[in-house]
Amino acid sequence: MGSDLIGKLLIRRLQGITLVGRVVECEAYDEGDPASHSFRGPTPRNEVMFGPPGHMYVYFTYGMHFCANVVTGRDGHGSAVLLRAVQPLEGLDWMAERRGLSDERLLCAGPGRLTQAFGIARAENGADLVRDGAVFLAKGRPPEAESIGVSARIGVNVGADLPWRFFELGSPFLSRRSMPGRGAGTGAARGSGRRGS
DNA sequence: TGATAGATCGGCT
DNA sequence: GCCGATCTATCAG
Repeated sequence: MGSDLIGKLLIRRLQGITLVGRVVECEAYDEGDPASHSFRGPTPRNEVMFGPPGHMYVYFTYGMHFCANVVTGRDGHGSAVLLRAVQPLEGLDWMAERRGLSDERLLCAGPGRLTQAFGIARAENGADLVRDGAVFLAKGRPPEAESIGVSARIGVNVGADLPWRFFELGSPFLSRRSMPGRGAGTGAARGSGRRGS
């Protein structure tokens, strides 16, 4: 499922520097899901989503932010997992300079924030995340199953009932603080199986 | 061809 | 808690 990404390491090499972050929050998007860019079929913008899994789908939104996804479905199927927050592990100084602030908790706490901190933009769309390159994913220490929370996705209107947001419980690096009144960890109905790679 | 809503963020009331 | 910034894709006319 989408939670398989939690705990993985996002590694970025650029300008002779290595940046590393541990994924602590992500959201799944799939065909048939009205909130997904793939809902209306392939277009020039989302074609990477319909390509083979293990690649990065980057899109520009709200006129100023990039968002990074990991394509998960088999070739021809439009599904991906949005990286919403990572815990910065290496290259914090560089990230802080790009972000214009020094608070570790805010460097990569949000889809637009983490792409800015990692220097991910249009050029990274379609990048192979499996092979060691300018940007890729590596296995980290997997989290305990009971430390993964599930909730509705953030920022979507349609499909808001789907519990397809996964995050590490209690992490101070999430895009939002613990949900008030919401039993974050309580077993929400698992939607479906994702995964590839 | 024009209008509008959007997988966001940061600043101000 | 609300609003503006500013580009894109999609939908209405």
